[in-house]
Amino acid sequence: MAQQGPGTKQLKSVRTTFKIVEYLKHETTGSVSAIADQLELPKSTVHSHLTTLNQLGYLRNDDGTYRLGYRLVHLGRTIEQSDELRRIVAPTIETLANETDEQAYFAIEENGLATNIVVAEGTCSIRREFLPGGQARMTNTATGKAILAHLPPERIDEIIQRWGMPAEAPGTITDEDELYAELETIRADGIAYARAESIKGLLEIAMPILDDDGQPHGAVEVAGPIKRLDDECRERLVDDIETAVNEIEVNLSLR
Amino acid sequence: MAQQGPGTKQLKSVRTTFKIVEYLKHETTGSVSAIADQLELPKSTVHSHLTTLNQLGYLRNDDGTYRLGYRLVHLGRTIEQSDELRRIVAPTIETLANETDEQAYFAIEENGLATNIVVAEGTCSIRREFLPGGQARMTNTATGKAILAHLPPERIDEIIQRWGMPAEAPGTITDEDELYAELETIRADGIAYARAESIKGLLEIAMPILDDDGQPHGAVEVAGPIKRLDDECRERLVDDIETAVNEIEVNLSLR
DNA sequence: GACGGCCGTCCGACACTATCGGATAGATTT
DNA sequence: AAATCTATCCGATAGTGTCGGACGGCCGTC
Repeated sequence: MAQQGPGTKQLKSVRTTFKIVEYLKHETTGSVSAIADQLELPKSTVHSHLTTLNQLGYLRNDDGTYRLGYRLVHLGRTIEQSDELRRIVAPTIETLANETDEQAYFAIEENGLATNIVVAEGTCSIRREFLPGGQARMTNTATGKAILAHLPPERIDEIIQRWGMPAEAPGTITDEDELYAELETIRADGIAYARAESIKGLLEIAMPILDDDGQPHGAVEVAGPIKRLDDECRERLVDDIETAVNEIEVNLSLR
Repeated sequence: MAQQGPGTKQLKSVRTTFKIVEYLKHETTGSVSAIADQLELPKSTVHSHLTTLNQLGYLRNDDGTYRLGYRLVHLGRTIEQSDELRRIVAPTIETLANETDEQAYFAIEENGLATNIVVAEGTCSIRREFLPGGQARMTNTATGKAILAHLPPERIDEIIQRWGMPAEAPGTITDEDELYAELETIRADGIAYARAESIKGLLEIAMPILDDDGQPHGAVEVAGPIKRLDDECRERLVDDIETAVNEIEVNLSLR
């Protein structure tokens, strides 16, 4: 069952290749020297990795300046398109965003992180900071906590141990016992809130999607500025979320 | 300048890792044994690559069955979003698709391949087979030929040598001299056609976007069934494309 | 209920190969 | 014109990826 046994150190060269890829992801562009400097790797090592990635077609090399190419875009889009759950859920999330005029998300647990597989937003929310595939800790997001609450206890513990609970915003829960108490509440209420726990000023409201055995498929979320989501309109939001959850449950059982 | 000197064989382990990734891209899902069989690699080798990729968070492992995860989706989306050219061009291509009610594309040359960086379609075209990042040969697509025609001669030759000109559809040009003649025509007319050259029954019409030095940034294309794009409406299509090209040229010089 | 096949995982030895420092050539700047 | 930056290439070493085999769990069959 548990397979992260003794051999944790594996394939160092693959690891450094992806360190370079992640560097280019964040910096958009980079030269051999710049990457070698930042990653504290020998220039020649970086060079051989870059030329290999270039030969494989994943990079563009404009005169010494490398950037990630569209081959990786196609890879990501293909993954996205072949995900059946996403296809089923997406329309509902989009109407939810339009109904509420706020950002709406559908997230799943992947590698112990809350991972947005659908992101949508209404007309009045301007920012589109979050991309599909964006990941955050399970412990400080509403979707994460909604899913976490319905996972087997040993899994919950494993995830917490792996990713920790550092403070990221004013409201972040950093105490383990406090989190467990909140998860209990979430199980009882069937709804999860996150008040400025990952991002200052952001209120998130989420409900899980469970299968027949009570295992979570994912969670539906609506998020917006705390100021805008005041108490009286919050009831309406919860209602809209419940409608979306219901719709998704039906569509999942129809497949 | 040319840097694919003697050391062409590099970083074999990185290469096999991406062979596995590409396998999962096309097959969606796979087990250790299945991948090892198909790729003719030892099981233990595949296993170590998969566990490494899993540790890095790029994979999902559902009880022995691996699939690519949303971390790669996020990578692709980030690349897409950080591409300034795409951001500038996208709105124009979308209105072009709506105006013409056909599929519209913007493609660039990347690693010697015509690479779609924007894909859009009108209301009446149903299929959305093509994803952003999709790549095709420069020699049998309208965008590819439109770009190719304005590249330096030595580059043209290099690309042809690298990717060849195999027959892929009834109309594919497989003769090198014939291609060079057509590129001459394209340079003279400023417009490129592809009649069932990559896909049977598909007509593509494309025009290049050139910078002040005459170097191609990319190309705008409209494509649809040959039957529907008959001669009388073709003039209207060309007109719409010219409008789009003009708009893009203005937006590029404004940046 | 026991057996046989198949699977994923793990181990260990060897050959290979990724790594790393240094050297070279070109470009750009002072 | 010299100096400093760059990317690229080379060669030797040690580390490491590869590969065959073995273990144990799972499932279907006999």
